[in-house]
Amino acid sequence: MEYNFREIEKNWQAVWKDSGIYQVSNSSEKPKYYVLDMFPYPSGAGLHVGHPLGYIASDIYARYKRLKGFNVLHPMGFDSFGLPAEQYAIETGQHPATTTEKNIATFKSQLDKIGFCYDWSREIKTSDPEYYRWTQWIFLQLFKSWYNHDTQKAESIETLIIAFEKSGSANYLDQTTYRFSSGEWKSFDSKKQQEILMDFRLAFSSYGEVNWCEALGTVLANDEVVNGVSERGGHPVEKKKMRQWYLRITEYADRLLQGLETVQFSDAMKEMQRNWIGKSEGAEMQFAIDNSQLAIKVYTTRPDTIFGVDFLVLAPEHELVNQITTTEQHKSVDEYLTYVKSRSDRERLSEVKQITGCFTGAYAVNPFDGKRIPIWIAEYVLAGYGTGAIMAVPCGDQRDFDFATHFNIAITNIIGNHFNGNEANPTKEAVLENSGFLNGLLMKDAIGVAINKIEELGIGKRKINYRMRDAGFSRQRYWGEPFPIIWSDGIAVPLDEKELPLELPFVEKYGPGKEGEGPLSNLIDWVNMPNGKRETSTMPGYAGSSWYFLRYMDPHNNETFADKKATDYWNQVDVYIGGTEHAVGHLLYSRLWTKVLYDLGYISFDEPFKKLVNQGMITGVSEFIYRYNPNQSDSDSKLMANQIPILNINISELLSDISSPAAMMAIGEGEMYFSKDIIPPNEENKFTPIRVLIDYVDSNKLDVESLTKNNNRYSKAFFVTKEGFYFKEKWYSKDKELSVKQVFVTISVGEKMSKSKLNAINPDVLVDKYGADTFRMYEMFLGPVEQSKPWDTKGIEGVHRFLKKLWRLFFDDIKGKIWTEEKANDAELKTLNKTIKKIEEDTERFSFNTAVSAFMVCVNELSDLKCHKKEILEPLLILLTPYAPHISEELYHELGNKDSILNAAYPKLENKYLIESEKEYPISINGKLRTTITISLDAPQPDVEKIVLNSEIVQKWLDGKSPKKIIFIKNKMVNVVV
RNA sequence: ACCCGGGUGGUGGAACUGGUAGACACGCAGGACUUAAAAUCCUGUGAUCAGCAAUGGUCGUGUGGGUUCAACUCCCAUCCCGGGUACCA
Repeated sequence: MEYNFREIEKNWQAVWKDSGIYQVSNSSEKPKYYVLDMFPYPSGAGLHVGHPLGYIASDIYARYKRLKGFNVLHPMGFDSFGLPAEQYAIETGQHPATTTEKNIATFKSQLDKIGFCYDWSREIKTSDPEYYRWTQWIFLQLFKSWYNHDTQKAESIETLIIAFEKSGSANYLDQTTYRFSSGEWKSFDSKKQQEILMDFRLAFSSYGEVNWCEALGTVLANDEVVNGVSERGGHPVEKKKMRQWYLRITEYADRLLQGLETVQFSDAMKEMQRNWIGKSEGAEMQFAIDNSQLAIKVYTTRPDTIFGVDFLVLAPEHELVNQITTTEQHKSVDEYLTYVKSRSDRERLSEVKQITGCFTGAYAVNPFDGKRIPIWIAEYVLAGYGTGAIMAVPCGDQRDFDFATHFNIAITNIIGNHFNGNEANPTKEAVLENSGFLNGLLMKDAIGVAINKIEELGIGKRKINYRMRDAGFSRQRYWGEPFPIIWSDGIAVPLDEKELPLELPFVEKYGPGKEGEGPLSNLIDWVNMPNGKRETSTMPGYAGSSWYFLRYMDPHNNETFADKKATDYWNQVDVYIGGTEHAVGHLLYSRLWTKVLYDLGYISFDEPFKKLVNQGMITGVSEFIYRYNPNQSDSDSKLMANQIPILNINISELLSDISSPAAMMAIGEGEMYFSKDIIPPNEENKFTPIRVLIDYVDSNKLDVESLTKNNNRYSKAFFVTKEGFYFKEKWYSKDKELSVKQVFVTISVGEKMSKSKLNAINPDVLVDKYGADTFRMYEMFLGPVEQSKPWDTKGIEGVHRFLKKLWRLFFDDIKGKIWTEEKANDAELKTLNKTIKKIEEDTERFSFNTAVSAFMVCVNELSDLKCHKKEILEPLLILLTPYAPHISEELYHELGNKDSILNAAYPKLENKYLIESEKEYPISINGKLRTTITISLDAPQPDVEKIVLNSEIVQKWLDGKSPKKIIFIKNKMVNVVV
């Protein structure tokens, strides 16, 4: 009986499905465990082998925890709102709902073939009204809340209204620019009141500069803009003022930072989030402007360098620029501002090194020594960070130094010989000079002293700044959640929660509306309401994904987003698996939403993910052939009509050798394709690399026959290879039937796998050929889950062989069943227990590649021992279940079990089989291994020394000398030091 | 430029807290079975030197140094690769 994986897998997948064995209950005696994958966006391309990597890892862990006696929640769903579906709709006219549905079906069928243990009864789709109803609901909670600095948490906006009614803005002076008394508040009309409240709401609307992408007709988030162009499509992006929705994530900056201490994310991941939040501590201080009432506020992290300030720089957009510019300087300042405006973000970014700026003519006064300081404007100072103005200290900051040098501004040295006059030195270790009351202090100590003085003089205060901006929350797009908001006379009025979901209306056309508004603005009937107009933008992709892990806990609830009992039971996601690419987007937003829901009392934990595992990317191998075109360069070697091109080295030899008419024809009629290994370096520019579908390449060899058969463009082509030409000394052409079937193609390693790069490997093909169990184990065997690694299909055979070998422990091809009920001996029990220990440890620490190896070792050993005993084989199958569930289930039943192996108990480790009474100790002399001696484990040190010294080999190495000392490390080794 | 990772055979990768480097697998070579192929099994496989052989010596984890009886592992310096951030004051 052979290992018929196709039948086994089909059979058991059906059984599991029919029995609903993967469905989990929200109440159980068992402890809970929540294993979650980052849910996929159902793209049209389907899965490639890179996608399931994380899913397999989480599936193994979920199954393992289940066997270990946990009630495991392991759901799957789809992040089904988003741009690609809409883009596709614009191109083809198909409704995004239709294509999305189709794509989800493809994904699910692909996933099912791999045998995941998802509880599909909990499946969610973010584009499902029953789901986004609660996305909208949470948005309303954000809208109806504010962040109270006193209590350090989100509260209902009602508490703020009460406070305003009672004592005006008095208690919130640090949180608002408004100043009003209780009486004034009450006298404000509701529009004014709402305007003020809007500045507090956690979800708020405001006019702001947004990244506007003309080509996509939409606003993009900062992380959707890369180098000044859109991440998708690479279209140019510019700044535009628009009314937008935002989430006040900046209020949570500190808690998001602190929360990182409580979760198990990789250091790299934490670091990325910290950088994104970008906390910096320093001081804000004012510089009075000479001959004026005005003052400029600057932000600095180095107040200790205050006496080294040689000029101030304002961002060109700074509001005081016009007021302070002197009449003489007006013209040049205007010219500079025009120049800055003319520059796109992209230019500004790509020409970072370029130093530009303009003097305003005005001077500020250093509050400590009264020195007059020129005020400049320059684009290297950003309006959006700090106060949009800096104090420049050229001896300590390289950009300030470059600026000063470029514009011939004299540099004050406050750090003595730490400054060499050629470059700035940003040290904090120097002792200050020329620094008034700070003289003689170490810079890092002077920071605090300076801030105290600044606060004492009332010209500034200690200040913490964050790089992070509030998160843009609206898109001028169709395929997203509509905002449950009606604009009534300039006031944003939320829909009643009972009216949710506000369903996304059907549209005929997906193009943008006027003025950059979204497609929804074209639906006049929908937009116009008795009391105003609906908000026409939709929520961004991350809206639905910011809380989906909560919905899985109680996916069919009609009363609330998830029952408190359910969220209390399942609590945090114990293990969350996904790629690093969501480090600063999704992961930050879902942490924010969780914290807000926690503050408002809806859930009882404030970090969503206890542990995060980032799976590495599986890179593809792209294959190229090279099309030869001698006319491509302007070198002498031009291909004349029927003339052999004059080329050198390999190519010239190759072509000069062509005397056959077929070869001449080849050059005249068809295109020639070469493998890279015969391209001489100096001829490279005459060869154009062309991607070849990976399917046509097997073990570096190109299947020319299939390629030409399926692609018309190659019908008259000729393929030339090093092997073909040099080894066989012949020139091959397809027409002359001297064709080589194999052409070597070059490999470009380490490209991301994608359909467009023609290097994607479809898991379906592999599952069909080797089975899901082989596929699962091979993906794990490739290397550590967290590491990026290249895909190589060849190695899969090894894992497949392993499963066949395992099968043969149970069945013989001829004899059939060969497993027995015999009692196991010590050697067999030792192998088993060694494996239990190893598999358990490895699975626990997500080291699945070494676990797979351990299985292989175990089966090899059992084969060698000719062990076919049920006592050994059954526990082995249970260990294997998480990795290869189908074959385990099949064999488990063959052993006579009625219940599913999924309900089996994890085998217990019996340590006594691992403890030995004797051990072969490695003996090294001066650290070099020389021999091994068997020593009883309970032998005391003096005995060991005696045994070792009596050994002939040791005697030989000692050569009469007596050892200085003998180091004996129990269970490890003995080292003799001479 | 800054901040994180990481450099181990022909290849993917093992070696968890310093203790026999190269597990396991691919590939390759040789062999067995077979009319043949597939499948399966066995042997060898870091480099180098000595030996008919069993075997033994030396070198070997990017490079140079250090700590230690003992270093892929710890410390210092340096080079290279991958990821992230980027005029953030």
